Amino acid sequence: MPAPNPRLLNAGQRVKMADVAKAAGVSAMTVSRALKHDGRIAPATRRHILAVVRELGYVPDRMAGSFSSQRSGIVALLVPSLNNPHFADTASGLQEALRPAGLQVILGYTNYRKDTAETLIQAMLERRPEAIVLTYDDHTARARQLLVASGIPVIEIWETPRRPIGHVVGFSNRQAAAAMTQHLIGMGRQRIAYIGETGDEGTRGAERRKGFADALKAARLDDKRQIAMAAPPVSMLQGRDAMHHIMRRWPDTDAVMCVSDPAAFGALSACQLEGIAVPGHVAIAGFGDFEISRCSVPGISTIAVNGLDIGMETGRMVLGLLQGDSGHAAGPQAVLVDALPVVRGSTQRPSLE
Amino acid sequence: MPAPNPRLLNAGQRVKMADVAKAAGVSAMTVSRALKHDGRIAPATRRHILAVVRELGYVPDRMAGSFSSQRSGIVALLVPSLNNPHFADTASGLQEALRPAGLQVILGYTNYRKDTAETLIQAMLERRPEAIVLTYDDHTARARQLLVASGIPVIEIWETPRRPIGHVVGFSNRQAAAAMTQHLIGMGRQRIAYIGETGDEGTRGAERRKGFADALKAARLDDKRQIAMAAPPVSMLQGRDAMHHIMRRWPDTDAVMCVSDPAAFGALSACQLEGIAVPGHVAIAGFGDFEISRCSVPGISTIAVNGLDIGMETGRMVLGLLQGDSGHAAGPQAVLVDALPVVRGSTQRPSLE
DNA sequence: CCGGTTTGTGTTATCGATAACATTAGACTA
DNA sequence: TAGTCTAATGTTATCGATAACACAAACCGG
Repeated sequence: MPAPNPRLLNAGQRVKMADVAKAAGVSAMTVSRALKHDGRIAPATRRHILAVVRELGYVPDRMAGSFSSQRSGIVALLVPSLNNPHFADTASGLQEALRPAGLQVILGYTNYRKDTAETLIQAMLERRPEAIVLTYDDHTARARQLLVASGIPVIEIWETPRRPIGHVVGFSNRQAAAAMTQHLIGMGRQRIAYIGETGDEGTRGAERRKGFADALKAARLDDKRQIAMAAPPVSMLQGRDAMHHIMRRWPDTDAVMCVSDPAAFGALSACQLEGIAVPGHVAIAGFGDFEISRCSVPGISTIAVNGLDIGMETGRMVLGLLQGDSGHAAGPQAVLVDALPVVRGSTQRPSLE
Repeated sequence: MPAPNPRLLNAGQRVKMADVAKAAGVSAMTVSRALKHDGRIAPATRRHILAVVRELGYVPDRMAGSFSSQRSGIVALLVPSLNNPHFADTASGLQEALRPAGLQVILGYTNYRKDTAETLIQAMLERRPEAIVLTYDDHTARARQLLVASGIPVIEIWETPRRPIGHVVGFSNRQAAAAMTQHLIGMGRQRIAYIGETGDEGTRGAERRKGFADALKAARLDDKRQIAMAAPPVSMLQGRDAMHHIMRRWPDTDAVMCVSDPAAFGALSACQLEGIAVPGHVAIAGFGDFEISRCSVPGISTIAVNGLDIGMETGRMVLGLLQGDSGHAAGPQAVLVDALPVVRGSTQRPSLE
């Protein structure tokens, strides 16, 4: 004798597709077809079914649907932190681009930690996303291996890695930072310091730091004025502390390049507190074009990166990958986005007064 | 004759639990038990199975698992925007609190729009979350109805609504804004303006505006100097514009209360550009205690709200609700968190110079 | 040494939707 | 008019894990 069905206890609680089907006098499959726009179905039937759906308050169970179709309909996005308008923008852009295709973004934040990232990647993979998007950073060997073994399309963003895991949407943090440093040099600055992050191996921060050094070396200037202030993200107040530090240690510094805009704003506020003229005495440059840099007095020169754009480009790439799914794996793709200097008041040539 | 099984084509692609079971010489059920910490299983068996899991690179399919157990293991969180460190903090806190229980947060952002919220709520409910957390805002009737009908615990945060849908973790935006306005009055300010949001019916912003008006009325002061600057969130630059506006329209204004800190910083920068002394001529107050308010010169007085705390409290509440699930619905719960004025330089009594 | 408990593992049916194929009823071609 | 095609809908088996129960072996006190 078969075991009794224990789950029949729960049955009848929630409206399910079969209930809708019965109420509408059709089969479950027809209801399923009515709820998606594809599939051939008579318009009248569809209208009727949708009316019944509304009437019964039916909410489809995507857990079951995804399981059955073996398509989760989700795209995983890992960012270091949400507390950063750029990654928030990227998430919005991605979501925006994927919404029309009915794909949902699920988000994880690594807090800039490799081990957290690994755990998250596993957790994400368990949900069988259609694609997984990672903000470029160093990954553990196991994380890499999990990603590769999964067979799920991987897109790294916010950098163009030398050894990419899969596809790429990004720019060169190193080149961008070098360009900004060159701008400082071009404005006559010679003794340029850098405010960066601790433990930045394999991160975007390290690339920016290298770009800074590249530019100074090319101009035969001293690139040793570097402060690794704190683990990313460097806060405004940490940027302020770093600036105090710099002016004590290298009082003749005439420019500061910062790993990110909040740090730069902190440096600016340190100058305001100490009565150091910006840009008269010291120039300050940031990275990322946060709103604060547009709104501070003086405005802060920075590298403009359009996070929304990166998200949208990534979304387009995901859609392309899922569509062109059919057989021919066209090899890894790469999309470059702009990351160019925006010059504002904080790096003007010192006035002659 | 039964139809042939078309899906056998895919079989054998990915390692599944049955493969692990066979390789380990046990049943699938035993593998399942080994992978969760509960369930009785011999330590030796467990070790062996975990070794096989690692060896085969097995990644469990949570889509299938959730479907089978009828527990999604996810908690939905809806916030207006991620581009706000407070909501980012709340998300982090919630995630942190839920992680030990193996619950994952899925995040949606409404962009401060009711219709987007409704769509999102439906999308979330389709995934059958264990609980759904909403940042307080006005909802469409249908959204409310969906939530109630779902039978899923609902928690509203960042406010203490008059007509809550379910549980609550928050504070009174109205009282907090009133307290800050009283502080301004207490410092001798009399002609106080407000920079707020457009279309703010039923939002936190409206509550703050009302609190502002409450305090002025109680002090028999004019509460008509209000600017609805833009749809939320009001940006720094919009705050700056609003301040220019105010000083043109009501030149004798001696204090400005802002719906949020970025707007307040914008107002501060407008004053710096126009050469208006802060706090000498005008006092400026914000809401939210963003980092910018700590780091600007002068610092901006604001209402301190701990977003991380709200997230963690919410997480604790979710866990309690899911645990105490067993039968006795203890009725809606409410947790109040602090939202108190922090006084900084921007609202000091005007110096006598 | 025996009934009863505990511990560890296996069996079976199932969660709810959907892919693939089957079927039916008209429409249309030759 | 017969045969073919197409549109609309129904049938069936299944996705992969797990709940509930079944059952065997080990343990235990008297």
